[in-house]
Amino acid sequence: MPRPKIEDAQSRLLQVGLELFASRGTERVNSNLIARRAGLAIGTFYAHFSDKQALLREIELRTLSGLREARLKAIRQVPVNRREQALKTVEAAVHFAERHSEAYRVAFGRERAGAARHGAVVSESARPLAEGLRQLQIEGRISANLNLELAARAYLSMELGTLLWWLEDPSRATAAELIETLSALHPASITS
Amino acid sequence: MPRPKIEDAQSRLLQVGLELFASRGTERVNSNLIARRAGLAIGTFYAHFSDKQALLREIELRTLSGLREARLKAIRQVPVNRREQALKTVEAAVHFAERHSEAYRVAFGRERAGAARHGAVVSESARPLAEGLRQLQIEGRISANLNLELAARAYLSMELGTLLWWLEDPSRATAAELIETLSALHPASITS
Amino acid sequence: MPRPKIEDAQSRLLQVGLELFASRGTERVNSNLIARRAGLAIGTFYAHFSDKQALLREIELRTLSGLREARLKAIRQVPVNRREQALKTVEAAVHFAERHSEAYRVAFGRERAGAARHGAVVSESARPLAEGLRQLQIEGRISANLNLELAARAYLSMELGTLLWWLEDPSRATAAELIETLSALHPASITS
Amino acid sequence: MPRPKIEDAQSRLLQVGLELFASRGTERVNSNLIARRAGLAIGTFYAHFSDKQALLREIELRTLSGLREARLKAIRQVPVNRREQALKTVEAAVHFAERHSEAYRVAFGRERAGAARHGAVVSESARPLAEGLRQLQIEGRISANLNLELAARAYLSMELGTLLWWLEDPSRATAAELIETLSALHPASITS
DNA sequence: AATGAATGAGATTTCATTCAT
DNA sequence: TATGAATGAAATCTCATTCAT
Repeated sequence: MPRPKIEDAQSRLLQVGLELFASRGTERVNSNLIARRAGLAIGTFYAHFSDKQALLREIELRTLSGLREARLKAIRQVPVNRREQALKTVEAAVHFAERHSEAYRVAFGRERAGAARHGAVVSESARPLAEGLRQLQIEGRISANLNLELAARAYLSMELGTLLWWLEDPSRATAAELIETLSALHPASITS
Repeated sequence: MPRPKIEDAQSRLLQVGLELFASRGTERVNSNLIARRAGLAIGTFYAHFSDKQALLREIELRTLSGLREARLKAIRQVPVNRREQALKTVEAAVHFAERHSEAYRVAFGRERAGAARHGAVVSESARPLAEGLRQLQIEGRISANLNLELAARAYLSMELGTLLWWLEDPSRATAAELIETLSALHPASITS
Repeated sequence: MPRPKIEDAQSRLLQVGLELFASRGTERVNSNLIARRAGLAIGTFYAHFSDKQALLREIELRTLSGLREARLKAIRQVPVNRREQALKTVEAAVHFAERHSEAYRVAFGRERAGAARHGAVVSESARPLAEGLRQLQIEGRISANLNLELAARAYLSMELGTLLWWLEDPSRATAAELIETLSALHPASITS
Repeated sequence: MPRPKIEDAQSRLLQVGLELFASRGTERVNSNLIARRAGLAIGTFYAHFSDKQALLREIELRTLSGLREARLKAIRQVPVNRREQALKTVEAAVHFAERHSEAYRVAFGRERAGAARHGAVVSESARPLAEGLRQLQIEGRISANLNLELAARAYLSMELGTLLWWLEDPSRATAAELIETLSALHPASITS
């Protein structure tokens, strides 16, 4: 009976949980299964996470912060132009979803819709995006009529929904096609 | 031993199921509760629906067909212009969601995300929308570069996600604002 | 909505019940199914039989009386010789089981073991068989040591068990082989 | 929240299951009752047995192997004579049934008739018995006409049925009477 | 920290039976 | 008699969580 180190146990549970949630959906996975697959006893699961939701929340948190970082990094790489920056975040999001397919689907997709979805991914990114759009509006580079708060949320909803649909079967489109389409529909592109 | 109510047991179950699913979420409702609230015995539930999912499916089906009808009706009212038609369906969808708030959230929102969402609402409407866009593209009224299949799906994802977010708290925006924003971001508006 | 005559409904239920019990076993059949298969409403079932057990009991009763008649007829055909008579009943039982395979299995076999089995088939026939054997014993034609009551019951148990086993798969033996074997082991043959 | 009893949960369940099945019959016992009577929670039942049938199967398996052992032991004690051996197994079976009355009735009797009955007890013992009989036939000590396979099965059916009848009310006969009668009707005794 | 047998609330589902029409 | 929607007791089974070791 090997006794894995703390770090070990925790990250194993996170990893196995991610895989199982991704392949079976949140509903069809129970804590006993996660523990067993991680080579740990169920008691160990509860020594690390207060309950099943906590594990899920942790996955969500990590994924969310990963996505946030990816967006920020993208913005930092094109500091001069607001529109360019906005479109770079589209690229970043698509690549992030592609690289962290399981985590993206588990954290933002499937059963965790509605509240969770907008509450986390959309809400978090909506404000900075809206601010960026305001600058473009001030600069007269996008339509003056656009309700920026709504437009930002609507765009993020689209990005999220489209990426989840894509990840269900990545052969549905190429990353490049997605970037192109999402960019074309991005509020930062609405010049008329 | 109370006997049949005037109303049809099936429609009572459908109605009560809709209310409960809307207020508590699919997970927090069970067949016993639905039956009891409908003033019926649990056995009656199973005499009409093979299980909870079947009732949910029926709600989804009815809502979906309601939405479809609403869109078709909107299109028929403006037969001359493809762009006008497309934008009329936006209006129709917003009004439908507003009028059938519970059904919309139960059938398309919350836990029934990912698969169900795109599988039903988006997938069903994507093809006709894409065809409409193709006409506009042929007429040179929208960008020739747009991947119409993807754009159609992306837009519908946006509409769905935004409406669900709105219905969570209708004070977040007015129907008019939503229509305006969704229309502005609609692929049929992408002229550049 | 045709209204079958009483006789009709009753015999249909009996017939369908027999078929269903035989093919699925008593446990796997419910009264609703029997009624539906008989083309009748469940209420009609209860208009004719007080409950499911009553239907089963009726099948058992009829089968039992059929078997009794077959045995008596066999005995009447060879009035002179007790041993011959006894062996004729073996023949009669095998032929009866063969001809009324379903009824035999439903009434005496499967789940209706122990009590029912000995309570009905064996018990009923044990006494007359024992009396016949007593005559043979008096005539000195079978062993004087044999406990006739027990021997009669034991033989009937054997006949019953063996016929049920045979009917599960009639290719296991021919009727002639069974008659030969059961006759050889019949107490009336124990001369030593 | 009472915790583990000294005794193994599994063996408690087996023991209590045996008692309840014997006194009420398989049908009239459910997993909840078994668990409660064993002083365990229902979850514990399902942690040890996949369902009620699994527990029943385990009882059957153990009883069957007990009976097998008893027969083999009996045979080993009289190595010289095939007929003696055969009759010793009769004795062994009667004593086994007497000593393990509950298990014998649960595993082989009552509702578990037909299939189970022949499938397990009879089928298993039929082959070795038939082989023993063949030796006797070769040695000319029993009738050359006997179909040994059938005779073996028929005898075992008789033994089984008679013992089950006896165990329903042990005052019906003494063990000695049963041994005597079953021996007299045993194929190994058919010399004519 | 780790273990894992045990817990038990609760959800699902079946089906014999009733009774108003 | 016949109907069949409705009943609801009862059985099965799951799984998040606890806790003594």
